[in-house]
Amino acid sequence: MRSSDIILGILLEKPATGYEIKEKFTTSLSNFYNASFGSIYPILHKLTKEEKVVFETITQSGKPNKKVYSITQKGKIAFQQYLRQPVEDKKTKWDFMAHLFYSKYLTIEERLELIDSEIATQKSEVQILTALREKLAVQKIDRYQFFCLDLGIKQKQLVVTELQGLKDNIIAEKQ
Amino acid sequence: MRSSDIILGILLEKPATGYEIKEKFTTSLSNFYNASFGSIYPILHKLTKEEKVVFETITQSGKPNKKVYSITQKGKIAFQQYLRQPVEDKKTKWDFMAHLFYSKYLTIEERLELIDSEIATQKSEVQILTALREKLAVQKIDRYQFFCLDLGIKQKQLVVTELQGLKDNIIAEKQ
DNA sequence: AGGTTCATGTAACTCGTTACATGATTCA
DNA sequence: TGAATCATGTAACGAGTTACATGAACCT
Repeated sequence: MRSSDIILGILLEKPATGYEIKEKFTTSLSNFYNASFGSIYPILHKLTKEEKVVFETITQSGKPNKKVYSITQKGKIAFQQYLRQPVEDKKTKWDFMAHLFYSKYLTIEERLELIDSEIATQKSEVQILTALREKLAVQKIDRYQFFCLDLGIKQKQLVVTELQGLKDNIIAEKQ
Repeated sequence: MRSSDIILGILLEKPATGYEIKEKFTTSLSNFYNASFGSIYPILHKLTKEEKVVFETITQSGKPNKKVYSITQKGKIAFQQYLRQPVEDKKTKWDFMAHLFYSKYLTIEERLELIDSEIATQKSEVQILTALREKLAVQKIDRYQFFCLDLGIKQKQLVVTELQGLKDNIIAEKQ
């Protein structure tokens, strides 16, 4: 899986601008993929050259012009090929966990601050995803996408619960 | 967080060879980080040049010689610095989720096969981590590392449960 | 006979991030 | 006044992967 595969998937659903694609990465897809503008725009150029997408320039007043990209037949075939490829291993870089794993080298205060801050982060992400869920539930979003969103929320809630338990234990012991 | 930070963390616990470090990445740390031999060995060379680690060559008969790396004072300071740095965002590349997210473009059979295969993968990982948990519980592994391991297991179990639910729904609807 | 474990290493490559540039509008 | 939103783009850089090389012992 490369970013280009995921971008083709996004465009298969609906034409979009680079900016809108980035938004997807930070919301509905955030649970399993992410990409920055610095990779999105060059990929869009590359996909255009490969004739997997085409774009239409929309002139806007007050805002910068935008390019709305659509997937072509060639792009659809490429995406189908991706979907049939063997599933790659999950790759995670979770800095918080690394910190927590070695948190015996921190003071209690630092450790509690670390945990609290992560609880806040996860809670806020749960809120954002839950709001998105409500919004998408109204529209008829397809079931598998809904499942992915839901699983993301549940995973984050699990982390919150577990971290809160850990925190309580640490505080209880402290006294 | 770079691989070099995590490697210093590993060596802070106990001297190890590159091969043993890789093993950690595929077991106890697999929940939050991973690295290949192609990055581990060059990093070990770089850390040696920076005097953050030193190594001792162990001559072995029957097996290739090995280099046992230990962390130095300089390395310890570098790791403490890492630990105090602000926590970076979690980054995930989860190919299975991408496949599932767009699985409406698959046939039911392909979809069920996709889900089944992921259930099997996750279950096998739960087993490996559970076995590791038992093993480490006997030794006195520290509490935060234990928490991280446990959370990893719980997260995987959640995925298994949810996927099994999804699968059952799909099968029920099919008939 | 062939796969797995132990064990280290390098080179080519791909991918993606960070940081920058540009610039108008809207909101607080 | 300054931050956020909308909107696209590039260049330098860094990190890490894949694929290869080497090679003995042990297990099935």
